[in-house]
Amino acid sequence: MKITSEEIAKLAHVSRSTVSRVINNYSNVPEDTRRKVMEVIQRYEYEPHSSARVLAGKANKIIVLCISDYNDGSRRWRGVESPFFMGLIAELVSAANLHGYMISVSIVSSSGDYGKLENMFLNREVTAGIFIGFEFDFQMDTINQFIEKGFSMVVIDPGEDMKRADNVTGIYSEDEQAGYIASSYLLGQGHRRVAHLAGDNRLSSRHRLAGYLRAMREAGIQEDALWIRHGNFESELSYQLAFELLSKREAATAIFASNDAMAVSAVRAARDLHLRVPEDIAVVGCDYTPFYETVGYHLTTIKISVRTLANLAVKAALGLEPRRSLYCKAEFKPGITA
Amino acid sequence: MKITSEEIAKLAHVSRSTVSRVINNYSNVPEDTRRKVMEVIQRYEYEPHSSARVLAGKANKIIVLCISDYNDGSRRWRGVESPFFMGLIAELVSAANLHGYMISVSIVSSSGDYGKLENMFLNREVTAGIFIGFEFDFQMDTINQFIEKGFSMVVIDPGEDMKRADNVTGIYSEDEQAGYIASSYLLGQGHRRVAHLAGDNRLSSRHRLAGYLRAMREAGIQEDALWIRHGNFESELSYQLAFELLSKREAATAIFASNDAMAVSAVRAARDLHLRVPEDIAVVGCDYTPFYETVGYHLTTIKISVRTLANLAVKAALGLEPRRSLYCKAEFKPGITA
DNA sequence: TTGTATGCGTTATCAA
DNA sequence: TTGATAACGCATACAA
Repeated sequence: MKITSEEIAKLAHVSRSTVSRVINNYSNVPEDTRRKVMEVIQRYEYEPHSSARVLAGKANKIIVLCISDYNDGSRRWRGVESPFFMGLIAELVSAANLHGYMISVSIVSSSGDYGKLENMFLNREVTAGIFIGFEFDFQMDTINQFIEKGFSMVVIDPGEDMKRADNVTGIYSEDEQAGYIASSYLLGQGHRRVAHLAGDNRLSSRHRLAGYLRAMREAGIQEDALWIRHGNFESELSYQLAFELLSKREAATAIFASNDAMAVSAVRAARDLHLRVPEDIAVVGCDYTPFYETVGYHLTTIKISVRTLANLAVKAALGLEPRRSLYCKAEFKPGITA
Repeated sequence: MKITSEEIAKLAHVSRSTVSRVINNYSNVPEDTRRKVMEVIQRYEYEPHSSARVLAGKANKIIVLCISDYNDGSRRWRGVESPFFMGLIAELVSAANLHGYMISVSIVSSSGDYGKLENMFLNREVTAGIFIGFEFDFQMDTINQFIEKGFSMVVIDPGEDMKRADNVTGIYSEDEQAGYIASSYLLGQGHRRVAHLAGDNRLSSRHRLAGYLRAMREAGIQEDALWIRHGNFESELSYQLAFELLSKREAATAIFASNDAMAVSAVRAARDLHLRVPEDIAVVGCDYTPFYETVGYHLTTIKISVRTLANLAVKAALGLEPRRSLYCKAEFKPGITA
């Protein structure tokens, strides 16, 4: 069926052990022998049987991507359906490929899923795990238990109470910075009445708001002159909030929205009110979701590079990145809406 | 570390073989023994070591999703970046989960990747493969070679020259039907001047066009009264085509666009020309991309259920679906644009 | 520097 | 119906 190390050994006139040593780059094999063996390996396109390797104690070259998916009646978050996830997974797969690893995807909702996951780690079926969508307390509990067991983990956007340990890396976005950059830009353009469409209660949202507040404070804008509307990261509500905001007599002249979906909705509301963008009302989004370019214009936004994030995540998962807290950079991305 | 079948055997006062028989649901074990063993298994949450199983001859419960990614200078298709893929993978992961399988993602671009893939099949690391984005001749060659080797495969939207065999299932969309439904609907609404914004040269696009032509023919519309514009599946060009189409003096009163991105662009062009949708111009899309609902209205479109497609793909991959050619249903989905 | 022997946890074959 | 035993393909401790 497939050539084994045994046969390679025979063909190269050495023992299986030597073949193994060559494959695993051991130092105690002379250059001559190594070359001789490598030649046979390449000629026969030999690749070790991964299950056999794992069984014999090596780790499998697979990173498992765990996506939380809960539904407790009131709250429901299908990670697999979020556009953010969909972009991320593509980048993770590419990043892992670069290091010769594959990404396996696992949806975890029930506690039984946690058990399966634990098994995969214990069986060395996977080298590491990247967790996404785990931020609520009841989820962080399990995450923390995993951390204590010493599994190599990367948690993207974790809850605040995540345990610190050598085997876990938390990845955050520079959200406060993003909010600050966006708001500062608008202030720098001469705007005074800058509104903020805030997202939901998640950390990223709260931090973006904090950045907005800092920028406003530094610009000497009075507390009571702030325009903040709390919504969520979706379009429908954002449209309503923006519409209502812009319908006022003394309306804002600029809006910083907590993500691109909200920004696009704000632009739509503005147009429906016959306001020109950016002349009458400037809009800056956040995240940079390339998909929104299909709406027909380039949104001015703050780009948080999913590619960078994915690369950092993979490196951290493989232990190639010493930092245990990573902050994904936020950069201004020019467009035509501000 | 982890409990093994050996220890389970001891605790249940049987031999490893019997534990194995219970785990694998062999018939030759009496109900009493089975219950006794199962009890221990459940109490200790025993799960067989997957690598050991694979090494001993069983197949791993993993389906590999192979996404083509080529870049030959002139043509470039990064499957991982297409929105269609991103939606599909989410559904595939869910569908596979239902059967207790995991999805591993592999990007295949170089010929070395094919070698790795072959190894995975040979090593029983994966049970089956689902291939997406392989449609050009030079790719189908390799696909056909894989088919000949007997690997269990599902190819989504394959090229026409795919080999027929018992171990492969081709999945197609009812594209001709989709085009027919959309166009018939518009004709049924009384429209006579129905235009079609065609996609690129891909099969799906060509079949949708064919459906449009059939509907028009059946309605007795003259050949020379057809309005067809050839574009691609993206928004920029579609906007231009629609704009130019609708600027004419005797313009079309309805448009069937080959996908939702194009339809949304057409709506935008109409609005920029101060035409009311659907009063002045009706628009029907195709595919149903939920993401587009964030633009603020529900597009009238033809829904091709990615979920159904994913479920069929997984079933076929696992040999639970006898048909070797599957057609993913196209359904009318009402909206406000037609 | 190299080879031999053993173990990894299962499934499958065979004999009882 | 059951249990002993031999694969499966590799890594590694130990011996040479």
